[in-house]
Amino acid sequence: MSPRGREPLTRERVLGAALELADGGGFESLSMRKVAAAVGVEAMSLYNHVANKEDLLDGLVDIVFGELEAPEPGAADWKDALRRRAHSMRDVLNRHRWAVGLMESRVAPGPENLRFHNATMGCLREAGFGFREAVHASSVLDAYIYGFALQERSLPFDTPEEHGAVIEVKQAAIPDMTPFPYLVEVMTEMATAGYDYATEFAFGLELILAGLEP
Amino acid sequence: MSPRGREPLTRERVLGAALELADGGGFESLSMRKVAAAVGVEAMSLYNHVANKEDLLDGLVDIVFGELEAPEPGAADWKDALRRRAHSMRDVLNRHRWAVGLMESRVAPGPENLRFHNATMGCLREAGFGFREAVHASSVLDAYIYGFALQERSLPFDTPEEHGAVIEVKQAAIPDMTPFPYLVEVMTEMATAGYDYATEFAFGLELILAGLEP
DNA sequence: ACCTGAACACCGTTCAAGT
DNA sequence: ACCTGAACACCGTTCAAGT
Repeated sequence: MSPRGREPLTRERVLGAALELADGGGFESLSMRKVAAAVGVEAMSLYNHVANKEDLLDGLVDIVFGELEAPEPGAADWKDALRRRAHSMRDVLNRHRWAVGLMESRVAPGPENLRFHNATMGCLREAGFGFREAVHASSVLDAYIYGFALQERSLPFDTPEEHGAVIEVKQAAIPDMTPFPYLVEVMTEMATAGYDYATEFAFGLELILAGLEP
Repeated sequence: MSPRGREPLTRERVLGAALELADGGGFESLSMRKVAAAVGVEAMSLYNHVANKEDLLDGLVDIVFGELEAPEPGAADWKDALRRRAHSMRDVLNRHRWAVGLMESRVAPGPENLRFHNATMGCLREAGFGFREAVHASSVLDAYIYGFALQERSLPFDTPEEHGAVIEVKQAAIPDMTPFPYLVEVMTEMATAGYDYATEFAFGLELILAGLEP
């Protein structure tokens, strides 16, 4: 029995604690020692359930893939299915900002990763896209979605008002903006009207979806 | 005089050594101690020329922004200017793969960063885009470019042949692919025909450019 | 003014030792 | 079978001390 009669440590409990740490304190606060402390154990005990930190990250990333809404097989409206998929990805990547740079770079894709990408390719192929066309379509969609999430990630607040305040601080830190008139325009406009990420995301997504056809 | 009659240490020399380290050994090999060793000094000496590691990264990122080809003021063909800008960004981000996750998230934008974004907004505004339209356009373009670079970054090789070989290894590592028929199609096709990132990038870029109009 | 040694509070990971 | 203490080779950064 574990110390203090705790339930036994499992890979799932380790991943769960790690996910909570990453979502809460950010990726840099995700250390083996802190994960261990969160499950009430010494750091070295984690290696009984996880090969190393890379393996832990693989597990975390696949949990995130599991939260994504994959297109249903045989969806009636493929464009709507891809639209819902894209919005789901933005939502999930905003919940797990630390994951943005990791999702695409896993060398060992997990089962949820495979499921998700298989469903995406299936949606496109069934909609009548040729093989190369389907690759093109999913490539441009995912590049846009991940890239948008990357830009959105850096902003540590949610409402347009908060955003405006930060822009003002940023602007004040720059000595002389006169050589950059178009940036002045952007910053003053952002500071007053704010910046709506949801609208912005939808604009680019619809532009891309409009350009895709089997 | 510095030890062994070396030229004096400057911020530029520190940034130059750091850039070389990051480009060579990858971002994780970029430590204050290794940068210091590269310029023949102890780690603590760097703090005379750089506030901290964050400041060093700010400096590196702005060097990368300086390598980007910004649209010329008064460009005759705005679409071609943005096309050249996009390809330049892909080239530079491939030379400095470590920079992909950092470019968009700098809290303190450097002068080259300002120059580049001002030129981009200027190109769009002069082409007749309204303010919000210009923001939409640069947002979708940059999200796509950064996202594409993010996906391209993970592949540590350049030719389609090498890529095919890695796909085969990846495929062999997965136990049972029968639940994922569309992925099997992707992987066999990739393993035989390879994957041309330049063509793929151009497809998405042209799709987006075609959808943009003032 | 710039460089350094020693120190602090951290990392991931290994390994022999415990139960 | 699982957990641990001690250890190793690293981090970024501070600070008092050197020149």
